Amino acid sequence: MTSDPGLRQRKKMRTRQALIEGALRLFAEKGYDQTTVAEIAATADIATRTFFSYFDSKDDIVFFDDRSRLERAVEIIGERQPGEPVADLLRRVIDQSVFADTDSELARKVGPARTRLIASVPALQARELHLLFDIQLQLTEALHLACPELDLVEAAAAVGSLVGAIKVVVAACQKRGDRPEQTYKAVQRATDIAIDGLNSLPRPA
Amino acid sequence: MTSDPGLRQRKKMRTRQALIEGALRLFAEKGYDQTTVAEIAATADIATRTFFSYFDSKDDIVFFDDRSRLERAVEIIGERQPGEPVADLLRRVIDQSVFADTDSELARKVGPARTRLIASVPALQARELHLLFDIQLQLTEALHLACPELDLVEAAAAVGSLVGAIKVVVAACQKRGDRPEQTYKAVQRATDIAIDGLNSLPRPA
DNA sequence: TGCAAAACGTCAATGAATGCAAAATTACAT
DNA sequence: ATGTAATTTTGCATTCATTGACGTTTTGCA
Repeated sequence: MTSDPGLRQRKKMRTRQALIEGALRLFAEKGYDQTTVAEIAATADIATRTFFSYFDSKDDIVFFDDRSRLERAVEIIGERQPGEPVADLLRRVIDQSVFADTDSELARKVGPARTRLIASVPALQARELHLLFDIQLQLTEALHLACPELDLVEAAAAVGSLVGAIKVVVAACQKRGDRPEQTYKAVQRATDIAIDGLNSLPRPA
Repeated sequence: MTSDPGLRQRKKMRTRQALIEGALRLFAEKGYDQTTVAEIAATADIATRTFFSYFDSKDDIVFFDDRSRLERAVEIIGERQPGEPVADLLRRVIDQSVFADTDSELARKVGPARTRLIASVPALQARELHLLFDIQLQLTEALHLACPELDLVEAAAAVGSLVGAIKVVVAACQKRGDRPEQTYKAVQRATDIAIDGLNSLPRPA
């Protein structure tokens, strides 16, 4: 039933891909604000108006693989082994969906450049946080379903606490200018702190 | 030095106040998207262009008291008693700055309406999350300063974990349609989970 | 009073986003 | 192959937020 891409679908796919690549290239070359939607559309040979049938807004194009990342995450949660501790499960979700290059080669190709881009454009930061927030709500539902022992509030707290810790830690590291190596270690530490709780933090001397 | 409001400052204050009240009234009456900046400016008898010297953007006006909330929070962190556990300190920060009516009467007056407004307008949700994120980074610095036993990563994880848990839990409650009473209890639970860690969650039956 | 700074306003322009109706393209059945 | 229905694309007009440049008005202060 779903095997047939069909000419129409294939063409759309190609156009979409072209838009993503063109947009990211332009953003890298001239900066996000200096790039107009009309220019992006031109790279894929479509009318400006048509751009908006592929993406709801100019900033959406930067987060083209969000949906597939979320799906991957929900899938992992759904495959939870009964009895598996929530902490372990979420740990897997983190590095297999958030930090893995989910979307084929494209995601890997744009990875670092995109990170820098988002960090430098306030509008993109806001969009990312909004998407991430929405994702957390969906993960909450998935977790609640997969773990009957958790009520909705507990599931939400688990997701929010872990994701929140990581997100803020990563930002703090970037702000400080840490290398990826160091940032990665910080993420591990953040994960541990969320899992073991604030009370596990060092006490005053 | 700072005692003299001066005519100029007082006038600005009054205009600012008028803009806030006018804007929130219009948003409540006709909705956020249906209200133009020109209309908001008109309620305070200023030119449209001038609006942007009071607020950087249309959505900024909704978060007029964010700055003062942050300042309150940083202040509380700065007054930490040496030896006070981080968890206790952050608990105080949460209910004395985030959930208190910081900004005089105005904040109280618009409180519930504003919450509903933000929840119903995606652009405002995104803006709120962005501001909250920025606030967390500043709280991280403050906490790191006030608690020499915590390195920057630990401070960031503490703030992110606690705030993240609460934010997601509140959203989940609102989505479910909980009453304020219930939501409040959920916030307490979220706080406890962040403090005690994900491992404190119930185990599978 | 008179000057410099701070605010304000006018004008014009840019660019994102959306609604609409016509034109082009694709899918599908005959 | 052909006609028809469904889907996409497009051009066009419009609305509106946001910004820059520049002149005018107010206010603070010497």
